[in-house]
Order: sequence, then structure tokens, then C-alpha cells
Amino acid sequence: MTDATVLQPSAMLRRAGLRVTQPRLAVLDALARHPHAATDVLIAAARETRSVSHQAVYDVLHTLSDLGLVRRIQPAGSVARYELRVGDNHHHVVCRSCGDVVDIDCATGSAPCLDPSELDVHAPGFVLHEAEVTYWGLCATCAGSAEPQPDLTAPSRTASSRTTEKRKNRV
Amino acid sequence: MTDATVLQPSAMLRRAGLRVTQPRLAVLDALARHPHAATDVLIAAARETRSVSHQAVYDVLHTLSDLGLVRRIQPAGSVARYELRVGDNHHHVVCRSCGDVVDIDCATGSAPCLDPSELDVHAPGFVLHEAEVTYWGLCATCAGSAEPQPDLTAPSRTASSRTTEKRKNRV
DNA sequence: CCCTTTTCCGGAACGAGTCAAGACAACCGG
DNA sequence: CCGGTTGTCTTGACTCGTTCCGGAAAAGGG
Ligand SMILES: [Mn+2]
Ligand SMILES: [Mn+2]
Ligand SMILES: [Zn+2]
Ligand SMILES: [Zn+2]
Repeated sequence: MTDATVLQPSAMLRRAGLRVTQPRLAVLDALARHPHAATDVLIAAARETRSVSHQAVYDVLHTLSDLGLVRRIQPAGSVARYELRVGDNHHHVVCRSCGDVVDIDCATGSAPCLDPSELDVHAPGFVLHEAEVTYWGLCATCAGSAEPQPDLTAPSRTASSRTTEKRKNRV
Repeated sequence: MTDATVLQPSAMLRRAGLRVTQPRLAVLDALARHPHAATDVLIAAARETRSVSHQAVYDVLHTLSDLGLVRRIQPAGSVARYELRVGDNHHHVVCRSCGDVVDIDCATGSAPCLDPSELDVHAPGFVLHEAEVTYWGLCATCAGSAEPQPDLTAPSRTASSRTTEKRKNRV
């Protein structure tokens, strides 16, 4: 429901009982412009607007995600990413090669959208909150090019041990 | 299918074209005894058997997961965890409080067990490999105790910014 | 048993994220 | 409009899991 994007940044902060500060406005602005961005990207983006310390960005992201104003996702092998789309229990498609993340509306509806049939058998008494679904594969670009894009998660390598390639975790 | 656990360790190594070495046997043994264990636990467990360097364990885990002999999972906010159950596309239930991981058979069958309806719309040309499902909630123990167990992932905190508690990432 | 190739080792390095303590600035009440 | 009270930011050091490096060791084929 309460889609954060429709509210005035300062309004949504105050409504959550938070002070309206420069770092928070800067981060909210950065989030609006960079959905699913990693922290370092958000830091850079926030600095385009205001002067903010990296620690402030971390603090803001913690505060906001603890209060549910932003969502934090962390596809395996990636650093934390953040988005303003909250409360709609949507899912994500992630490219194994370039790490790109795309939203997918939840077909089933609200959380938990899926129910593990064997829950009672293998984890009796477990209280289920949500089912997180991550679709893995290759985006159109990466699927096309034989030589994949600068990699991100890459557990999908065919060969043996130590890879020589570098990796980068940008957006 | 090819459930790793039913094969002799040395056999499955050789069948994958790998040399049978002490570190690899030690890690396979550790994995058998500690499903879903984090790397540090596996290092400790492997050392109970043979003398192995931490780097060797990392190398082995990379080699084996690259070849698909072990599976690597990484629930958001946790370090990497490994298991021998591969190729059956099973899913996981994770306790938000203590970080405990439990297997859940995939009801649908083989990967990708789920199909995002809007794939073509929002990510046209995307080649789907698998759908990873992670169920989040509280295990019976943690749901019972008001004061939750030593924490692991804990994005579920209600209050504001900087938490005072410590955390630990064990199995 | 020797040689080649793979694998392992120890140590240094790295990067995302955290801790800590003092400076600062929102907001409130006057 | 001002000054005090908190909650928030800054700076800089630091932790922890993991990776990089290059020489040493050992697996396996001949
Ligand atoms: Mn999203
Ligand atoms: Mn499992
Ligand atoms: Zn891609
Ligand atoms: Zn628990």
C-alpha cells in the first residue's frame, strides 16, 4: 500500500517521527533516481545533491529500512541494494552476469505469497512472515553477447577454481 | 537428481575430473556433518579431521560449487553457507532471529519452479534459469522466547537507528 | 619412481560495513 | 525569534569475511 514514492520526502519522514535532515533528503532523492542501487552508488548520488558523509548514508538507510520506508534487498553474492517500493511484496529478476535487477509484481498478492507445504513437517512451529522470490538468469543484453558483461555474482562459471577476471558491483 | 550424498566422496571428486586431496575430503566430510554451515564453521569442522588452511577451504568450496557438487546459499544479511544437497531445486526457510536454515522440498519440481508472469513486459529477452524461494519468519524456539535468540540477520528491528546489540554469524 | 600439473599454503591485502565520541542542527517551548 | 534538548552527523579507526599472490607441496599418469 503506502507507496513511499507518492509522498513528499519531508512529509514521509515527519510522519514516521523522524527529523527532516539534509542527509535523509539527499538519500531519498538518490533512491528515487536509482532504484535497486548499491550503497556506494547512493553515496555518490547523494553527494551530487548535498554534502553527506558515507556514514550518514549508512545510518539513514538503516533508519529508513528499519521503519519500513525503504526496502533492502541483497541478492546472493551482491552487496546490499535499496529501493523505495515497499509494502507491495514484489519480487526480483536478477541477471547472473551483469547483476541487473528488475521488479516483478507478485502474482499472488500480499505476503507470504507462497506457502511451503512441508513447513509443519520440517520446521514445526515456524512462524512464516514472507516468501522472498528471486528469479535468476541472464538479461537480454548478457544472453546475447557471448562474452558476458562485467560480472557481478558469477557463481555460474563452468570451469575450475581461481578466476582471473575482476568483478565490479556497480549499478 | 545426482544427490551428492549417496556417492563416495573420492568417487564424486574423480568423476568431476578433480584430484582427490586431503582438503577436499575434509571439506566434504565437514559439509556432510554440517548442512547449511558458514565457511568459518566448515573450516573448524574440516580441521577436526585433517590439517587444512583456511584458504584451502575457500578454494575447495569455490571449485566444488563452480562444478555444481555443492550448493552455495546466502540469505540476505548472512555470510555464505554451503550444502551437499544439489540438483533438486529445493528451497529454504530462514529464521530472522537465530538465522537457522531448514530445507523445504520444491512443491513444483524442477527449476525454474515458478514463472514470473510479467517477465516479457518488464524484462523482455531475459533467459530464466531458476526461481530461488526463501521463506522468512521465526523458528519455533525464537517465536516462543520473548527475548529472541542470539541474532543473525535482524533487519526486523522496530526502533530507530544504531543498535547497541552485538551479532554473531555462527551455525 | 619421476615429472608435470594441479592444488595448497601463509601472509598480505581488500572492501563493505560498523563502532565511537564529539560536533552539530532540528525541533520545541518560551 | 532565541536558546536548550535531543536526535543526528562527522571523522577516522577498525572489524570481518573473503580474495589476491607466489612459492611449496602432493596427486596422478607414464
Ligand atoms: Mn524492487
Ligand atoms: Mn538446503
Ligand atoms: Zn545482464
Ligand atoms: Zn530462530
